[in-house]
Amino acid sequence: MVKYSSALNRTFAALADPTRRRILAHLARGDKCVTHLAKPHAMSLPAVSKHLRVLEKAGLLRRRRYGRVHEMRLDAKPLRQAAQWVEEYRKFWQGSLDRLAEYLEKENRPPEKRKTK
Amino acid sequence: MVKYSSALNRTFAALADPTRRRILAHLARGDKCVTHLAKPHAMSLPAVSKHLRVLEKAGLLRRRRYGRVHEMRLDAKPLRQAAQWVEEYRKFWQGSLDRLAEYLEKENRPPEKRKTK
DNA sequence: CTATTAGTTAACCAGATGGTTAAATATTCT
DNA sequence: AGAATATTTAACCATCTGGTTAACTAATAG
Repeated sequence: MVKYSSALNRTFAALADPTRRRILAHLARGDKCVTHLAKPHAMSLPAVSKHLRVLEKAGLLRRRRYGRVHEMRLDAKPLRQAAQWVEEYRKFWQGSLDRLAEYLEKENRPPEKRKTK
Repeated sequence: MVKYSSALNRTFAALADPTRRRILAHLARGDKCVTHLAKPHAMSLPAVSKHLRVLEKAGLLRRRRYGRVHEMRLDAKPLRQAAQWVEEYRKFWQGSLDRLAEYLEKENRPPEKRKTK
């Protein structure tokens, strides 16, 4: 039912870094080449290059070379599986406030037989 | 608009590990204590304990002690923000097959002026 | 009291991650 | 050809990660 594929590993891991999420946001807005994508990030070009490779390996971007310029393109397909995974827990966050209250309520009520000393 | 909160970092990072996703699945099915959650995972109890702490710090589970037993409870609220983040890219994966085709199509068409040698 | 059970903490280790600078590669400009 | 531009690769480094085993704490059972 739920698959623990390494694709999901790579997708979530790629998304766990704020720089990479920013890069995805810029890609979504149409930015393309490495230098351009790197500019707003206070870090060296090789650092950005590494982030791009992580995103690429996660399948979140496609790269195409035109001469020395690498044109990047967002490919959000891997996010679909991630979204599906997360969605399975929707019912849990929907009811979570209620269940948290219930949870806190049984402060002094043990889950099963308990010696209470 | 899009926030790069460390909460999102922690959520995605927590989700990037298959053992932790399995643990969340077990929690969703009602399992509670550490020993019980650890059993199906071919690893030591301290290892599972660490995973639980990661999930806890990400806010994905709540812990309550009853004597020596730690009762865990899934809290999926952090997944909500994650889902929202991912959802922003829905339009990109919805149209991605079309746009990929278009992308591959311009195989020989440069993105802008290009010397073509 | 002693043994067992539940779980964490400590110390350690190998490998991954996220960054750096310097050098290399490839392409375009003049 | 030579200079500038776009980007990667290499080498290095500190920190994080995911696992181990051993020792510890706390609580229940006999």
